[in-house]
Amino acid sequence: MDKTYQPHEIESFWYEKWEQSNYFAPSGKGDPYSIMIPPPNVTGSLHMGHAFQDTIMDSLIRHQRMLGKNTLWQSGMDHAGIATQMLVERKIANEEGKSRHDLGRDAFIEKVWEWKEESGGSITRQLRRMGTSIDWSRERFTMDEGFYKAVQEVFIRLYDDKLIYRGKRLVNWDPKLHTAISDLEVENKDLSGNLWHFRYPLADGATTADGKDYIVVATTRPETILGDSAVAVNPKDPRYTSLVGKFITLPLVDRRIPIIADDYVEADFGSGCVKITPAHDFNDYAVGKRHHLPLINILNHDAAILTRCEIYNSDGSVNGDLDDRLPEQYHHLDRFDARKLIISEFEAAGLLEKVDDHALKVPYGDRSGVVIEPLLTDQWFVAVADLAKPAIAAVENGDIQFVPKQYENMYFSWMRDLQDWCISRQLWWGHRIPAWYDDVGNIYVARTELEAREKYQLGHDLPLKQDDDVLDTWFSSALWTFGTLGWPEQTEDLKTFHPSSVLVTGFDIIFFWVARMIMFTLKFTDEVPFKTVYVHGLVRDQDGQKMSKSKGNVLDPLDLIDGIKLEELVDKRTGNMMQPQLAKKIEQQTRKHFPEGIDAYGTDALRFTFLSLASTGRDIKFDMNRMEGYRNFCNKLWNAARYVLMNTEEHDCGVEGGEVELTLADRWIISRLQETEQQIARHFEEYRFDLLSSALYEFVWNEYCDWYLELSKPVLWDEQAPTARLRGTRRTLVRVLEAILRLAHPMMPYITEAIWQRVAPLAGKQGDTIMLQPYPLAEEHKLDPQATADIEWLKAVMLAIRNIRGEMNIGPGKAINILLRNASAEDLSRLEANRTSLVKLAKLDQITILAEGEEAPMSATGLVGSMEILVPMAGLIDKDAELARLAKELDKLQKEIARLDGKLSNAGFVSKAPADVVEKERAKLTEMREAFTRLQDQQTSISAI
RNA sequence: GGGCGAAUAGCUCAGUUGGGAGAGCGUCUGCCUUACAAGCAGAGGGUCGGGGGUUCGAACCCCUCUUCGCCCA
Repeated sequence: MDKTYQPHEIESFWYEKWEQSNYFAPSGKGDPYSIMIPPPNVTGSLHMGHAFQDTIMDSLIRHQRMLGKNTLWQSGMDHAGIATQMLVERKIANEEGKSRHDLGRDAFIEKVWEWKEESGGSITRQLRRMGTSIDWSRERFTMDEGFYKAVQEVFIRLYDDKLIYRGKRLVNWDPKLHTAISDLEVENKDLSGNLWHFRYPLADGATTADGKDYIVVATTRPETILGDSAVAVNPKDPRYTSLVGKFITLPLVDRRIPIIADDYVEADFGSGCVKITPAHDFNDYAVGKRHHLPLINILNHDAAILTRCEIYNSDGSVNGDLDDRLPEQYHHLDRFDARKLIISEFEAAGLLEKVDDHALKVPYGDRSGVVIEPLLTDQWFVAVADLAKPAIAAVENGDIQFVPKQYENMYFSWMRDLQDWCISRQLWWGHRIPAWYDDVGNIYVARTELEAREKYQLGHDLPLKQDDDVLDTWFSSALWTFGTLGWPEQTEDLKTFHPSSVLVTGFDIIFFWVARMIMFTLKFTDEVPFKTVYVHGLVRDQDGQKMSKSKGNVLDPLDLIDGIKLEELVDKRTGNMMQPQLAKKIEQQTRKHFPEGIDAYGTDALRFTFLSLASTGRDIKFDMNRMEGYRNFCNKLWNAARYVLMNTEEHDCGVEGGEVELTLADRWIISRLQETEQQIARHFEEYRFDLLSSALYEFVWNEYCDWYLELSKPVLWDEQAPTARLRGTRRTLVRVLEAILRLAHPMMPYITEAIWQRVAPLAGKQGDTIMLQPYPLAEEHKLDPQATADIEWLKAVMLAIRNIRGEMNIGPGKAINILLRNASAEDLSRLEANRTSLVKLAKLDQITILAEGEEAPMSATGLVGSMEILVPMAGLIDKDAELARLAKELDKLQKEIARLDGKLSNAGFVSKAPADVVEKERAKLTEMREAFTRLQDQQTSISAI
């Protein structure tokens, strides 16, 4: 074995071997356990969030596989409608100078598929590098033929059940991409803007209480004035009660609009009068509904002003009564230009009262980067009210459990206030809506045009045209757990692996994905999609910032695994940017944070780091220093294995039987192993990967390496040691190491496999791979509290001696003598049990036991319980140094004594606290006082020299 | 404005029914001791955001304030 851990050499070799051997496939034996991957975007690449999530899933799957379950981890990708379409559009614009319209729908889609073939592989390659034990033979894609069947089936059944309908509604419209987008794709940005106060002239000679012939309306969006259909005031606002029911003459369009009263209006916002534009604002839309106001749409799909507005009654019918003309100077004017013109026209007319600065939130399309426009369009919707009820119940009754539990509240609060879900998108890339229209707009929903004609008994000559729109990507994602298992066919896989065992996901998509999966899956399979939802935090950079390309703080997990030079990293972060002006800043930041580039840490270290960060919090700050620590941990494990192999290969490790003697240290480490196994089992159950990884780290480094390996040395180096003891120690060394490897395998698959191959035969284990070995489970009869207590005593003695050595600058190579004073019978028996180890590890020359009253030379003193460990000072220790050390110890003790004393002299504590707590405190106080006295005596006698 | 979450060592974070404040990294000191300098040994470092309350006892429970983050309006 190499002297240092070299991750590269083992990683590629073992992944290929596992995959070729088909170890990732379900075993077909045992209880089923399945995880469906949250499908990444097909044209994207694996970012830190994915890598984090995938590490957790892989650890769970490997753990369950080793527990003997019939495990399925199914992977796949999402077609990601908008993102993918945009990407390919940009690509063909750059490469061929063409738009998608130049190509036409079919040719464009052909291009998307080509790109999918090319880029889809990059994510799977990255996943493989992460060591994920995914059954690749079952990889799915949301645009696959089979999956589309499920999507169609769901759409048609929902339509036939009247749970899907088509209608004109206000949606988030992206004027650049020309499609409706979901709330998830809208990013609200805080901006400083203006609040314009306009005068709206009162009609019919009405006046305000203070005699004005106008009222003042404040708005952040003057351009929508052209679409106003009312002015609203709060019903309790005394300034305006007399005006409710009166009318305004809207300037520019001369529209007569009513003044209405609605609780929605906050009296102390602006003037207390709010313009109501139901076709261009979500709140106004709701107000309009309540007051049966007409919807006046003034914008086209580019968000420019129409020549004639489109007016609908609140029931959706076309309104023919109102004047639909718009002033000519606004025709085809972009919304922001229209805003300027409106302001100047109002100002010219003396109707601009004032302009205030105003902080507002502006919705931006996260893909297009343009301001999103609420727009009235024809869209398809899912009526979610009936679907939501069972979905809420499933979480309430515990069929689905969220971990951590607090996320259930988030889920409930959203589910109890659900809006109908807009599922149509004006895109080409996606699942085309299986609906056809005749010339008069009747809708026919079926799998194919032919089926539509049969289903609705239409004549062969009736011209039908399929809906151009596609479905929201989340619509298909909602079927992910069962659609990928062959539904609507009742396949064996569906029966075996559905419901899936756990969903691992970030809290940011609970609404958009998790909730919708629950609703659809219950509706179509009468099963929950998963029994547990493990919700993890989001990976952020070292400053807690979200990682994003535009911030330039993204990290590619593969760069942490393989390492990257500074210049390459800078190029990677600043290349192909949407906003090239940020490149300079990003370059500076990158050079500051990674002056040396990034070292290669290997997959196992990266995985272990992710797991150690997986606590219950919402933010996960990724810290390179921490990863370095865990890379060192890998190295530690590697070198521990080297030590074990050096001392066991070619030796009798008890595989062939023979008499075995277990030392105290052997019994202790075996006992501690059982405790560690118990802890790890519990942490797995509770999804506390942070506690799990630290329990493992602590056991391997601080107990197995720091103590057990050291304690094995005096045995192995003792030429007089009996064969049975040597055999016992070697057997324990390899057996515990072998168990550690299996324990750690789900978290660190590569290093454990590489080492296991050499260690397993020495521990009498057979098998081609560690990943199919049984997971270590604690055996209670191996717990040994006595051995644990004895070793703790040894550690305490060692610590006392090392402390004296350290503080007195006695080098580790210098052998010293110690004397023991006031040793109890138990101390003495422990001394005998540990004598060889103690002499060797503490580098002792002689151990002298002082009889009661026996004179001791001047010494530095350490205490273990009531036993004093004396290190003679002659020639070694400076008097003042020892006095200073004693003073420090005495000071510590004094503080603790004062605290305990105070507590115990409190009558309330003694009478009300549980007896065992009081007793414990008393014993502690006694011990402290005794220790204090002993050290004080030492202090006195040393000062007297 | 409403809701949720966070605030613990210089940094990143644990802290399980309320009962002696912890880890990793960083810092300081001494060591190339025959697995490991990606290491070993030792040490220092905290008014648990502020205030109030409940309790014999609060990092933990309650109230309140401050700061930060997220979601919603």
